[in-house]
Parts: sequence; structure tokens; C-alpha cells
Amino acid sequence: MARVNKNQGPFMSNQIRVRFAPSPTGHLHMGNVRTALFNYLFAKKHNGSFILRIEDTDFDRVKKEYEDSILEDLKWLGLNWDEGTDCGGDYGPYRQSERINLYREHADRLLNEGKAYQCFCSPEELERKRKESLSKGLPPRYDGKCCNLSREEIVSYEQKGIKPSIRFKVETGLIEFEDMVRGKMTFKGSDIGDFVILRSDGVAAYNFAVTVDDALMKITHVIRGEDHLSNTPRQILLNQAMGFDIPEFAHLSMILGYDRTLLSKRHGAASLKELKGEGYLSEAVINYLSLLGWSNPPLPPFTKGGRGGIREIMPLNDIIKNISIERVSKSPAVFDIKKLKWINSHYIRNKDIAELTELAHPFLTKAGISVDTVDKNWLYKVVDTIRDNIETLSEIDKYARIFFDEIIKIDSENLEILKDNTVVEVLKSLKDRIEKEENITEEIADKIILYIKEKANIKGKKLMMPIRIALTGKTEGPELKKIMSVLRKDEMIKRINLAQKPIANT
RNA sequence: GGCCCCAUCGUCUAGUGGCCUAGGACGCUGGCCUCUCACGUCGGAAACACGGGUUCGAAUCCCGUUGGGGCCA
Repeated sequence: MARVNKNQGPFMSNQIRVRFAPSPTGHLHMGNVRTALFNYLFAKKHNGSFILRIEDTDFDRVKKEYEDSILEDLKWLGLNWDEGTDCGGDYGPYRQSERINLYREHADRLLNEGKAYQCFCSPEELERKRKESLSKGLPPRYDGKCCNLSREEIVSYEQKGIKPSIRFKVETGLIEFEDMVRGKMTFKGSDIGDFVILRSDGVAAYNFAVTVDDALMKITHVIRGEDHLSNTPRQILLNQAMGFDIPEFAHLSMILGYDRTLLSKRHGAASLKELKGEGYLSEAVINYLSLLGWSNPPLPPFTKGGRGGIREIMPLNDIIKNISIERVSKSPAVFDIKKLKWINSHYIRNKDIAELTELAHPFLTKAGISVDTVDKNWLYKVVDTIRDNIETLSEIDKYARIFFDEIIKIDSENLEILKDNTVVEVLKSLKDRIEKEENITEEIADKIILYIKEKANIKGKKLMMPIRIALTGKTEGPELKKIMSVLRKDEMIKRINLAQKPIANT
């Protein structure tokens, strides 16, 4: 992937660089996707770079298939990155497991400068102390036991074969920063105990790895979930200790399920994969997610008092144009699948018909409808006819069936409708007229219906329903004239004949 | 438990002291659109968590309470 405008444009010397840093311990869910999206939008808006970094240091839970899945999902959404594991870049490697030497190096430096120290406490000991503090109602912080170990003590530990972890010395005092969405944040250093930056097995702890990576990758803006807000002071301290520039921070609120708990696998359709499988379009997902925790400025005529409407359906380009962190909301947002559905139906209705048909293909195939043997232009007409009736592509077979089924079944309830004594005339006229027509367009279909209306002297339901049932076997579906303009003439005759049989018998 | 964040219709939100008898969107609901389900369209119900301040005036500022969330884990 091309690195865009790296050395040009208004940010020549301080090019904006943001990153999305997922941990491949599961599929992307809506919370992650939104974080990725806002990073992407911010990068595009400012002509900056969007970097994809894989945080795979949790060896027990990380799986390569999840990493692949994440890349696949981001690509599906069109959130293309400028630097990453697959396309490289000037600040690689982009996978944390390939950066362990860098962490070691920086940890050693802190150690040599006296800003960190070796800690020989055993996990059991730490756990015991933690519980003790908790039971006394004290915050569970490290007590600094190993902070001032003598050389002899260190040697003696080492001789016992105990591998030390490395702890960062936290200065007391206030840590302040300006969060782009929350404003001024203040934390007390004394509330944060000396924390581990390198575990005894050599694995970098989360806060340390992130800080080193962000600094070395020249990240200018860290846009991430609110769950990392409390980690920020630690990272600021580390940046200062290592002499790095401190990036700007923006903490996005969390996304909750309808039960107001954090969105997780338990919530249906929380993962992007599921949404994809249910036939949501990537444009719809992006549009909806952009609206979670952010709103477009009010429409011009009402701008002043914020009255009136706000544009909600908008293409990616417009979102990029209008996005601003200042308009990001601070409170958590509930993921509402119903609104996503509404947006999705909008995109289904407006998508290019060839592209939509292509997207619908797997859903039709899955429903057992063989679309490959069929004329493409005719298929377009089918999809175009039913797109108004569906909200997700997975619903497509519900209506597509009527154009493909070899034999249409009429259930007993609908059969009753056909037994009305006016129906004989209706179907007879219908068949006659269809046989006479060469090519049935919507206009001609209208004329045929009008003709029957006059001939049989009936209207409304009594007129339309028998036709609909005879032709499709159902009482619901797209507009009748549209159906008639799509169905093949001989198919319609066949179906009418079939519908006439049971009536004749009674 | 400590610390931190958050709080407007069911949901997403507009609103930054007077334009607010609180606006929009989804959802719900009623009418219309010569058949259904939709689409479209016109209506309707629906919210400033609570209690104190500050102010001539508060959804908007301050404090507390409650509730939700996060981090330490």
C-alpha cells in the first residue's frame, strides 16, 4: 500500500500519524471497528498516515487466524492502512512479537539510568500483598520493596536463579494532560505504584510496549477506547523518562450492548463477521458507526441554535470532510442494530445494481437459488425489483424465490382466496392478455390489470390478490406490475394454469 | 476497595446561560399513497437522573447524591 504524502503537504515536518493496534485474540467487534474507523477518518482528514500494528504479546490467547481475520475485516470495510505487517513501512516491524529486542533495549536503558529497577518478588508474594492491601481497604499498589536492593541482595537473588522483572519508578506528583475529547485530565503519581515494564520472562508489559511502539513509530495522535484512559498517565510517565515526545490523546467512549453492558460476543451481531454474514453493506456499517459518539454539525439554515436536522446518511468522503474530534461525545453509546438496519436498507436501495447483485450472489446461492445459469441482465431486474423490500441481503431469498421456484406452492389459506367466484374470470382474462403480449413492461402490466378490472368489474384486493397468488403463491412481495415485468411470459402462463386447477375441481 | 470517566425521548444525538412551552434521526404509532410487505409522505406519543447552590434567568456553571462504565487485575 502506498504511503501517501509522506513528505509533502501542510504537515511536512510534523505529519499526522495515527495507529490502530488490535490484539489478535478474537475477531474484530464493533468497538474495535469504531476505534479503527475514527483513526482512519482522522488520518484521512488531515492527510496523515494510518498505521496498523499487531499487538500479539499475549501468547496464550493470540492466534494467527485472528490476525488474518482482522486484516480481512479492515479491508472489507475499506479502511486501508499505509503501514502495517503486510505492506511494511519505515517504522517496522509492525508486529509486537518481532519487536522484543526494542523493548529490552529501552528497558535496559531505563535500568541503567536508574529510572527502573529489578524486582525479584515472586508472583505468590505479590498476590499475597495485594490481597492484604485490599482487605485493609488500601489500593493494591506495589510497595517498592525491591527499589533499593543492595548489590549483595541482587547477587544473592541471582545466585538462587530467580529471574527479575523490571519495574518502573513512578514519581509522585501530578500528571496532567489535555484529552482531545474529555479536556483536562489529572492523575496523581502517588496513586500509581511502581509497575512492571518487562516481565521476568522477558515479555514487555502492555503499557511499556505501547509507549515504546508509539514513540518509535512517531505516532502523533493516540485515538483509542476509554478503557485506556487510566493507562495514559503511566504512558506519559514512560515517555518522559525515555525522553520521547508525548502524543496527543483522544479517548473514545465505549460501545455498550442493549443491556448497557460492554459490547462483547454475548451480544448478537457484535462482531463484524456476523454483520457481514447477515448481509450488511460495509458502507452502512461505516456510516452507522461514525454516528455512534459523533454527530455531523447541524444543517445550515438552523446552525445557530443547533435546531433542525442533522444529516445522518452520508458517504465516506463526507464523513471524512466533516469529522472532528471536538464533536465526539463523551458518554458511552448503545449499539442499536435497528438503526443500522435502517441505514443498511438505504444503501441497498441506492447501490449500483451490478455491484449489489454481486454482493447478493452468495446469499442467493446459499438459499439454494442457482443464479449462475441465469441471464445477468434478468438477474439485475430481479434484484432491482426486490431491493426495496429488504433491509439486509440475507432477506433476499424471501422474495427472490418467487422468480426462481420451479413449482409455486399455494397454501390452504391462500387457496381460499382463489375460490372466490370472481377469480375464474380474473385468471382467464389474465392468461388471455399475457398470451397476446410480446414483451410485458410495467406499463403493459398496468394496462392488463386495468383491462381485467373493467372486464370482471372488480377492484382492490379482490382484483389484485388472486393475480398475486396465482403468479407468486404469496400474498406479499414487490409491486405486482414489477413482478409481471420480470417474470417470463411462459412461466406466468404455467403458473396461472396451475392456479386454475384447484378452482376447476370445486 | 482506591482512582478515573460519564449522565437530554426506549436508542443515537442537537444544545456550550436567555433563541428551549428542548430540535433531528432510528424505533413505536395514526393517516395518505387505486393489492400485500415495503418505499415515500404527512401527523402523534416520548427526555433534560435527583437534591442543593450561583444567576434577573440554567439542560447548559459549581457542589453533593444516585446510577452506569473503566483501570488498578
